[in-house]
Amino acid sequence: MEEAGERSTSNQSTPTTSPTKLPRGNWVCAKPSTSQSVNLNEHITEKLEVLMNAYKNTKDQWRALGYRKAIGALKSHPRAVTTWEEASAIPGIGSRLADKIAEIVQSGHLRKIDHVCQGEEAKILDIFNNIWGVGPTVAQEFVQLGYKTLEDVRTKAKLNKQQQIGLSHYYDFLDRMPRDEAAEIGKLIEDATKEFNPNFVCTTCGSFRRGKKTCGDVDVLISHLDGHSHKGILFKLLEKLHST
DNA sequence: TGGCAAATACTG
DNA sequence: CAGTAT
DNA sequence: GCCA
Repeated sequence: MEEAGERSTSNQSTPTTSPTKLPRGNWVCAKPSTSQSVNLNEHITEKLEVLMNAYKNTKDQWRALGYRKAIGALKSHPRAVTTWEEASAIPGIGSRLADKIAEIVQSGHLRKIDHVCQGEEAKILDIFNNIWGVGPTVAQEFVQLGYKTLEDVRTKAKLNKQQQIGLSHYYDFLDRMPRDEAAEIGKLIEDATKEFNPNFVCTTCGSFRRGKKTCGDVDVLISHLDGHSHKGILFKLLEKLHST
């Protein structure tokens, strides 16, 4: 139930805090917060993301992976792409995606989205895939059983523990907060932690650390300079937070 | 044409 | 273990 | 989907 780091698709050099060549990959979280943080191709990536999500919903994971890499490359591209040639020259973008990018640039729309996402089944699959704990396989099983709404799932489906939580908090998990609010929560956790020992180090990671404008959750890394004093703190911290 | 992210958790 | 999901 |  853990989330691995998000690997950047771009291939830009990574300014480093250590002079030696360490086995650290090209991670988004390893880049300085001052690196380009604005997506100059948002009008393109927002549409490709819709298609990518639709393909992921249908278990077409490799096609979705191709889209994900292309979208990442577009987001870190230093200019707004305007031509087919410029698009296809970007690593990770081939002729097929260059076609789609060109269409978006010229018409402001991508007809493929309609064909793929317009159908009733695609819409239902999207609803079900957004249940935390339900992925493409289970979502398709639900559709096969004739389920069409969350209410169908609630009343008819057999759900494991995780999926029950996912369904009961459906909209909460979909909801995102402004990053300022995530910062406040991080601070609250830091304060509570340092009441145990002011030498604890609290770092808010995840989407907040990557500079996102909104956050779906707040990830806080708790450590200690001596490398071990933070062990076992989690349970006590939760106890404290719950009591307030 | 075939490979393409890695690590971890839960379930039957 | 194999499948599913995060 | 992209790429070797």
